Amino acid sequence: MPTQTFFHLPKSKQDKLIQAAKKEFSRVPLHEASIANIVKEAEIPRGSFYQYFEGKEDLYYYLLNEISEENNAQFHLSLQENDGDIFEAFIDSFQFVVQGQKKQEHKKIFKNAFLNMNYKIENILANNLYEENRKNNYLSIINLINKKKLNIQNEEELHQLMKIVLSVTFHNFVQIFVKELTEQEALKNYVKQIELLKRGLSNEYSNTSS
Amino acid sequence: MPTQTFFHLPKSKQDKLIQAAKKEFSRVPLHEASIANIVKEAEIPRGSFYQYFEGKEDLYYYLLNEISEENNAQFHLSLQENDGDIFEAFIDSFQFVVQGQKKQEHKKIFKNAFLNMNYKIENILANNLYEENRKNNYLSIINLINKKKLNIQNEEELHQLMKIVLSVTFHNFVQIFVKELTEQEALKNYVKQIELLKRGLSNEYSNTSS
DNA sequence: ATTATATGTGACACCGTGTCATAAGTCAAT
DNA sequence: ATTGACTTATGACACGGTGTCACATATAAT
Repeated sequence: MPTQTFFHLPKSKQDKLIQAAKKEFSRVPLHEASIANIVKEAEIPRGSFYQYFEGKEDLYYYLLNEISEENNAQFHLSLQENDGDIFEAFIDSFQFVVQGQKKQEHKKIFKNAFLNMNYKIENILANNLYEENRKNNYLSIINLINKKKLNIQNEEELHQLMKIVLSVTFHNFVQIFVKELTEQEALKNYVKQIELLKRGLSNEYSNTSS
Repeated sequence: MPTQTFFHLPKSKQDKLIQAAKKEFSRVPLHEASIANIVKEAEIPRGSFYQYFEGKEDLYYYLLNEISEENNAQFHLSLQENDGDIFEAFIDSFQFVVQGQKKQEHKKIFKNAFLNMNYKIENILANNLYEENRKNNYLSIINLINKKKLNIQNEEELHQLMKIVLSVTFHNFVQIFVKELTEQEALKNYVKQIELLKRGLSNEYSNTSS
């Protein structure tokens, strides 16, 4: 997290720094980004940077968390609109992100994030990283889910189910950039995989699939 | 890939370099690893290093590919032993890796790899990275799979199914190190998720699950 | 012996990092 | 208005890692 000092800064100075950071993290992934570039662009002295952030990771994760909040809000919304159907909510959100990023300034930041996705980045994009939010967010989602539509017997299975869908979802995001898929291809693959997830991968369970 | 020059080296010199690399990549993940440390440990001049590898990434991915081949072979074996039951094969292999790493010298390398997993690392661990192998490997696996047990209608669905199971598998590996799970916990979670995958996440499909 | 080709070597210029000593504000109390 | 306590600003600097390049040394081929 940024220090208090950063938040005490006049908004204009904060913004200039954030803009500079966005520019740098659009250019290259975290491990190639340089503080030198950011402070040059933001026209602040190097020493000041370290008054606000512990290092570039601190800034990066803060920034990523900020710009992913919109997507998280969208997920909540989708879940409500779809009467707690989690699969529809995931698909809607997937589409929202894929299409949204098209015009957005954040497209390249996401590209670099997905191509260098690790568990930290995944956590930030999935929950909101920062502690208090995390649990509340998760619980409020769990509460919105219509469990009747799901083939599960208890909370623990719901938890595992969420993990599964999240794994698959992130993997599909990554593939967009790795394979340079079009929106349509990406969505088609994702919908297909969700479909398979829903109906089950094995036919030991007497599914009625054609 | 290493240069020809590297492969022309006497085995002992190759080994010394590889050992030094293993030591460094056990200590820290790729982006923190330093060539300086490796060449010091291996007692080769810095200039020579660049005769053999383009940079530390080159060495790292080569190394990772080498040490993951054992696991890949194991997967093949499991698939055969389990009569093409891909789920059992995945579970066996998961167990093999989880238990195997316990005593192994490679444990920390894998830890650093999984905690910083990105699509490149995933590709190396999943297929064998290097081009010719990749397709052959994939095809030979596809051929070993008993499709009759699967709830799929064509090759394309099989492809998507593989992606799903791989996503989930890697995510479970990562969780071992993120959450510092015991072997038992890790395996239990994984088996549970595979179970859910097999029987399907939705109950729209008239599954007979209790 | 001569030429060509492959390999070895380490000093060097470059760049980014994080820190630290010092300066400069802010503000409340006397 | 001065003092003291605290917060914030600043940029020079030492450190460490990178990749390259000019030169040295093998090895092989004619």
